[in-house]
Amino acid sequence: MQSRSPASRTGRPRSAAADAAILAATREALVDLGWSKLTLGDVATRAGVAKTTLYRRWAGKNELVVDAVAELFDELELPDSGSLAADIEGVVLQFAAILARPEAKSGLMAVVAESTRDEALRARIRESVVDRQKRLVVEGRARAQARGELPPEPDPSHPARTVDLIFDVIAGAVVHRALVSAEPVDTTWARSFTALLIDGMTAATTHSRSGQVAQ
Amino acid sequence: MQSRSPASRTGRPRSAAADAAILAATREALVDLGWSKLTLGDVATRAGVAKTTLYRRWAGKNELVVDAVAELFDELELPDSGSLAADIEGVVLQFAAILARPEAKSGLMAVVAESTRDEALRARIRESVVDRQKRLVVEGRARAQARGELPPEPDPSHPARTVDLIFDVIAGAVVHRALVSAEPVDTTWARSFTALLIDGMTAATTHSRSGQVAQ
Amino acid sequence: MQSRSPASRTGRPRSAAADAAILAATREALVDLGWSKLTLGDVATRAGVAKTTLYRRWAGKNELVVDAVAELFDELELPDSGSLAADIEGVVLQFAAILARPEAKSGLMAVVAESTRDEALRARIRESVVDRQKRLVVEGRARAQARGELPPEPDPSHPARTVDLIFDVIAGAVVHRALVSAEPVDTTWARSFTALLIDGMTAATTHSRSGQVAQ
Amino acid sequence: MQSRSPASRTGRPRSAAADAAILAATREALVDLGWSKLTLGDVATRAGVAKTTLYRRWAGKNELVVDAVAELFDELELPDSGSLAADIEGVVLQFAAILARPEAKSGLMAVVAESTRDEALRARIRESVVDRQKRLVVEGRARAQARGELPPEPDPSHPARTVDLIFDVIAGAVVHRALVSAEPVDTTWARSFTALLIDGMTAATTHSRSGQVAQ
DNA sequence: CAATAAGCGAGACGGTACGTCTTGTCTTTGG
DNA sequence: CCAAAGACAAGACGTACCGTCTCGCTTATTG
Repeated sequence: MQSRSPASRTGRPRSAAADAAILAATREALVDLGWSKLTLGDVATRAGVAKTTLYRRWAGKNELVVDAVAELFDELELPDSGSLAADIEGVVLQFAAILARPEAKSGLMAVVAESTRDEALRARIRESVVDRQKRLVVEGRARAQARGELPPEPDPSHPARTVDLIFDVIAGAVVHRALVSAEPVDTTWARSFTALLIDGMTAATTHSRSGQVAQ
Repeated sequence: MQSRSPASRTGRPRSAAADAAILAATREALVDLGWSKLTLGDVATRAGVAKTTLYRRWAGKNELVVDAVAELFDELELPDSGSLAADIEGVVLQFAAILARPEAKSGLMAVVAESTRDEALRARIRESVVDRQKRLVVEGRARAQARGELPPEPDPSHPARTVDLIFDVIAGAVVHRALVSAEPVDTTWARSFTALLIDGMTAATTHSRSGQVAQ
Repeated sequence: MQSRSPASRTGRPRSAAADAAILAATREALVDLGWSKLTLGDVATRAGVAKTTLYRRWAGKNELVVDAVAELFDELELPDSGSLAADIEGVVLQFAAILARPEAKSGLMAVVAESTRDEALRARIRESVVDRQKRLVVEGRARAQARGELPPEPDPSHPARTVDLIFDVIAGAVVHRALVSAEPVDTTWARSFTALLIDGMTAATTHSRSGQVAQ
Repeated sequence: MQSRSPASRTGRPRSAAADAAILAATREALVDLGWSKLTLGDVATRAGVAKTTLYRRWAGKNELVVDAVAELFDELELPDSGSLAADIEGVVLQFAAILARPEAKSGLMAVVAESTRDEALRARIRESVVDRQKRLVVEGRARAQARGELPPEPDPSHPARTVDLIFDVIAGAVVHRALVSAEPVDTTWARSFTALLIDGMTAATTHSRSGQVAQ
């Protein structure tokens, strides 16, 4: 999570309890104050920890918030629901459930904004948040292929089936609906979105750039 | 833009030049410093204006940045390219072009993050940014209907064709690709995404929740 | 006292009341806490002033304490008591009265200690404290010469009568008695000391380096 | 030096070398940083010792500095120079030589300042510094009496001859000259001062409080 | 054309948070 | 039991911004 001393045998070891307390306090502060009013001093106080302890382990507010929010994504799981549509719906709703929590709302977009100017931060986010989401899409795709719902080999003439693209569409749409449009991501919406996506993924033809689309 | 005193007849009028200078200085500071290190004092200095002048016109950093970034979206235009696919591609690429600019990257996501805790800010963003984007989607849909590419009436059995859904998918996917995945939104990607979306929009059937999808 | 902006016509002028409140708060804190536990944050709080206001006017703790203690020396006055002996006694007792106050005890020696490594601080102390003491010695000498108690011209063969030497002896002895020996500088001690000093100043002869002392 | 466990038979004995290293490191730090910037952590590092070791042996910065500076006074010695004047001069110059060293300058006045609020510290200073200086004055007086330069019995009608008074005058004048006036205590000054003092000590008469002194 | 009213620059103000440093204690490994 | 290493809670440091305020001055409109 934070930088691990490779081999420091001597000296008092870092308190493991402090880590958990700090991350929990960070989420609590995110709920109460939001990202911009969250202060490390306040987090330290809430965690019953000295500010120095906090700075010893995290480089700053951004890194701390990423780790605190990342723990929310530990619970992401892809239950085998028997069909691609149900799997996608499940992923959408699970992701939405996390985004609905105020600590995620406040924190996640803010660190993404910060990451536009900090490559290391982006890597940290990718590693501890994005890739965990993406794993679900990859798994879901594999299951659909096993079931025969999707062709086993990625069709080079059909780039619409790329995992990267599908993932950006799913994650982007859910985030935009939840945070920008500020409308609920409920079962109804999830079903509509899933229908749109599956139709897009499974359509038979690739389109020429300016051709007529549907007849 | 900012709140206008409804009837202030007497006294010295506010300098119009100051407004422009401040917004330009804000974008410059966003490029140089990013949202989190941008300070109103620095913006005032860059604009050659007193801090008081700035606070007289904007309530705070968030409102200022929204207005500064909003001006970037003035240039959004939907050229009539003759097909739905080309229109969508155009929208995607125009939106991506704005997002590629550092002042938009830094500022936009940050104010969206802030807006999760500030309803007035969200309204301001919607009004001056989101609705301007959405207008393109609405227009594009109208043109497609006029051309016969899409059915004229929104099909209640086909919610996938809702403007709101389509807009969240387009805007969300572009933002996610650009800022989270940090991959370029170029013509290739835009074409793949457009194909996926059009297939989803024009598919003949609505899917039952757990049915087999494609055969 | 602190650095005076030579000519700043514009901007809000500095509060004169703040200066007085800060210096009074500093003396209060010196009494309560002593020099080493005095913090500028605490002084600011006591004065009902922001820390920034304090740092805007003084470079640090040392400069602030010098100014705060210096005000105690404003009351130094040499009443014309009619004889050299009485004048010296008066100076000794006045100086001792100031040194007896805990804010002087705590602060004065500490800044002198600091001044051993800070030439600017030493100059500030000399200007606002030492020279005000010295003035009394100079005046007392002038009066004694006017009365005929001391020869009018400084005797080059009698360097013992130098003002600098006399001043170091008076000030040094009083400080040492009060702070190092920690014994009271009362009338009895002042009288003994005065006798010793006047005898030294008015003795007829200068001594050769290794000769018998008095004959 | 520091408190010695009266009978600690068991366990690893304390390193005697550590004590010397710590005191030397303290003096080195005093030279480099002065009293106010000297930190115990830095001293420990310079001495190649753990902070714990330091705190185990000294109660704090003040006590440590007193011990470190006190060692400088070990070298004080009164060579029998054959006359009272030469003895006094010798004492003055020896004391001045120590005060000229930056580790003494920085440290001594600071701990004296601290001692105004700490009775135990004052006792420690008296014991390890002041009394060692005073011993020289006592010895010098005894020799002068043996030589017949001073009357054998303390004259109750002549309190100017009290050892305490003489000591405060000598030590105070030297310190004031060296640290407050910041002028060199060289042979010239020492000779003038000695002349003044001896004249004061050996004058025949006690003065009535308001009598005419010299004509 | 003078009076009035608001805008404007400059910069001080009371606050708050920053990220670092020091203090004195505690907890580990190892001699 | 002592020593080194270093983590720990506490809290001060001096700086930077915040958003407000008080100045003296400028620029319009209105009487």
